[in-house]
Amino acid sequence: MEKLPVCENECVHDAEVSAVRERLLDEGEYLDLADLFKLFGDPTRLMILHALEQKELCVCDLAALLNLTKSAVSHQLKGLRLSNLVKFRRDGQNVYYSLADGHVRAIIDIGLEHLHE
Amino acid sequence: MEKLPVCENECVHDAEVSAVRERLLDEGEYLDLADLFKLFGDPTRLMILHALEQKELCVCDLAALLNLTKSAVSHQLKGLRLSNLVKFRRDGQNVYYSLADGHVRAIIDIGLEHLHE
DNA sequence: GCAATTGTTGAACAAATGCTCAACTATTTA
DNA sequence: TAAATAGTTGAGCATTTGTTCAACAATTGC
Repeated sequence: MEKLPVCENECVHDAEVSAVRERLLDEGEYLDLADLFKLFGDPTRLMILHALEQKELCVCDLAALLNLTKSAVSHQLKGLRLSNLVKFRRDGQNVYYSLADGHVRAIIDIGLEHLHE
Repeated sequence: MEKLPVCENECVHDAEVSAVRERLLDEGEYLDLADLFKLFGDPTRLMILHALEQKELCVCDLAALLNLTKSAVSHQLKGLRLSNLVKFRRDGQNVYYSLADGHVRAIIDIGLEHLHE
């Protein structure tokens, strides 16, 4: 978001637009935030997250639960890991995943509340 | 998600997987929820929502604020409208948009909290 | 009515996304 | 060491997504 020197529009409420602009975050923040919410924007990842809300599971378990290949699950888990939504531990051949903190549950709960109201 | 008659995996923890499966939502719920969160997964829409957190604004204002065409803004607002995230009122030539409820703010706040922790 | 302005919509196209497949790493067991 | 199983990774590809462009609808003022 660069400051707007010129604008195609005539109708703009300049004072209010300026006031709002000052309270917006840096553009990078919106990019980061969007990357975070993108992870919630796919049914497969939502199912993974919702499953992990209930129990720590290994990749195999998730693949069986959701009828996906291990590869597909692993790809999705990678994104979730990189955004610190899930954590994992290795135990022998298995890698067990679980939620990293309470934010996942909180976000999903608000989403469901919005859908059902 | 159909039940899994067969599974490629050997390692599956059957009892735990079954227990988790019973607590999963219907597949349609995850689709709806994903569609909702997709709206938060784009920086432009996040900026629109974050701006509307602060003040009711018309399409022109948003276009000027975010340096976008009115068309682009209107397209995005349509999605937000269809998911009941924003509401609008017409006043003369202008159409003013505002947040439909507190869910937007709640979700964005948790997202920011996650990023900053 | 007509011009001007705001806002919406559909088509088109480039960019991003999610899965599959194959190859690879890591750990366990014989 | 070799085989078997769990998991990861990168390339490829079909689908989805966000913007632009052009045309259209709606309201106001002359």
